[in-house]
Amino acid sequence: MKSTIEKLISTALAALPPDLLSAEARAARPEVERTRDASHGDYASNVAMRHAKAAKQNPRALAEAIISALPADPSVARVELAGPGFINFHLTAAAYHAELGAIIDQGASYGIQPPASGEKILLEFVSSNPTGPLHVGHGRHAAYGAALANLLIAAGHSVHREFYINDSGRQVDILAVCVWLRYLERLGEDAPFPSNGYKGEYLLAIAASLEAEFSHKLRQSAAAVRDGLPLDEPEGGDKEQYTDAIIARARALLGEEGFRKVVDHSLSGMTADIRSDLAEMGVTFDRWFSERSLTTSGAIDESLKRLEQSGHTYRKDGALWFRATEFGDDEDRVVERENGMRTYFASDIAYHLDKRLRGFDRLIDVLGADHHGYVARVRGGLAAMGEPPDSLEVPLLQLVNLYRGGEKIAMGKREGNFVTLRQLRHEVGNDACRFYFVMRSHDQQLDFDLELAKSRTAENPVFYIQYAHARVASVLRQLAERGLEYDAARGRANLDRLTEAHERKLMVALTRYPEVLALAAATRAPHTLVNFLRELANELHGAYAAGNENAAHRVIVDDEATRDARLSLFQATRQIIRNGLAILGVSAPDTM
RNA sequence: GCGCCCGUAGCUCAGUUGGAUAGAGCACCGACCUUCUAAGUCGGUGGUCGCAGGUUCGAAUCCUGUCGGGCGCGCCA
Repeated sequence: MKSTIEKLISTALAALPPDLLSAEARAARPEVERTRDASHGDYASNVAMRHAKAAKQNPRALAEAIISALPADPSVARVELAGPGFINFHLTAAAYHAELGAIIDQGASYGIQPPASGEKILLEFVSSNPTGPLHVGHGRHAAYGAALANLLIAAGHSVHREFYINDSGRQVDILAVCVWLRYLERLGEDAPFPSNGYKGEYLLAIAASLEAEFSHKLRQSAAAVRDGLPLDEPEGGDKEQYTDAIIARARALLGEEGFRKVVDHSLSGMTADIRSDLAEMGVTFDRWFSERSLTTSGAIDESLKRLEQSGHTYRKDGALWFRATEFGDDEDRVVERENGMRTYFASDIAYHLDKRLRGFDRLIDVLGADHHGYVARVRGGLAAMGEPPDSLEVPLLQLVNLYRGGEKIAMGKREGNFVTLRQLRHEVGNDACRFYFVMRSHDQQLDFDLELAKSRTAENPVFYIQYAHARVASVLRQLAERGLEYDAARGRANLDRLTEAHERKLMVALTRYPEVLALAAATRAPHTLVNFLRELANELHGAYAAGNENAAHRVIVDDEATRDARLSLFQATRQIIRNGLAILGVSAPDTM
């Protein structure tokens, strides 16, 4: 509907005398928006005010000229000049009826743009370290990323979802050592667990599977492990030194090959857990990209070479530095340490170059707000390698706070008492999880109340929206119980019976859906869709409740034409709610 | 100290990338409700959009400053 108005205005602008409006003003896409106040019609445009200055015209006079140049259209009842120069469009009832018909005809594809009409986007999200299970914060990333992917696809973009696995570096060695020590414990060895190791219980399961696969083959005596190690922090030593020492000891005792086995087993155990957790939540990826593969494929060498050849690096203190300050970063960054090891940043720029080389127009990295400092340097890396820095876009997600009935649940990674995503999902269900995680703007901290999420009342928005969907199904069941049938064709032919205030409001709300989708995708803001669905559910409940006030306003009335018209409206509403919930990854049940 | 985000009704938050008289839910107040049978429905009170300047036809929205809150500033990942 909106595009119809846009086209009308564009046609009118093109028809204006050349001295009135510049070519650019003519070619610009006119701004059209829904009115807030019904007395202003259905849509309003500010084109006249926007171009008045450049055209050296009084805005109202320019609006006047545009209005008289507007071609006639069956969906427009009348056009008015209002206020400082707004052009207000009042649509015909037939325009809404046609849109209602489109919703019913197009069903699940209503509001969706043709595939691949937009950009080729690589969306990276979650990418948690494979050293522990997902916690609630990751849940927000998963839900946001998955919903954003759906929104972008609906907007016509081609989307590739990717999870970057940080499977190299010291933290992976620490993980492996911790698993191995738990394995030794299982075999009765009193292994000295490092104070800054991963203490969570999840390692016990991986240690058990390590034993299942290798039996006693990786066993070493506790004495051999302990012999000559420096003191750990609790004993007055340095925990980092101690950790490095015990990693070195494990390597020495197991041999590179043996240690590698433990690393690989631990990593695959952890990633399998993460993957299944996400899959249970309905979040899947097109590719799980291994950081380690960047080393073996030579991608890191390649990107460092690109940086060096273009003169964006230098040597200092034996390390290789990237001149990040030339690209807006606060300080230069080390990419290769004195000892020849590459930094995390080195693999990161290699990864982003790889994304570009795979042909993606736009790279979206969904990151936690605490990673914001890293955006400038990766963008700088892209620029230095000759890639457009604007191709990288980074929505930063704020923290999640859990509440139980108003009381905050304390969580600390250090204490190991964080709530896992799996625990949360099992307690409140996948639907509530997916919904609550995208309910707020991503740059707003999120308060997640477990009791509210579980409640079956109108205060719980996910329940409220799903219930609106189920309510339509319930009306249809009622219809069948009374031996009546819904005649869709008769409904379509009698949409002009939908004259009640509630019906009209519901109809208007429905037709906003494509605009909401487009906006939510463009602003990377799934919560916009959440708010819309809430409003839509509210309108549906309102239309339904009108029947309780006045029996003549019920859906199931004796008059067949009116009944079927109302059923069409309800069916269309059900369709939109279902489509919207599908994008959020929330189910649309027929009964609650 | 520097950087990023936030500040809107008593509370939790929207606000269509600068539009017309700033909205919703909860809470509060009042009325209605044995139903197309899911304890709900309808109406009402409530705001100097943190503060001070600026930009322009027009600012909660953009710019500058300032106050308050959160996060980040490793040759960790």
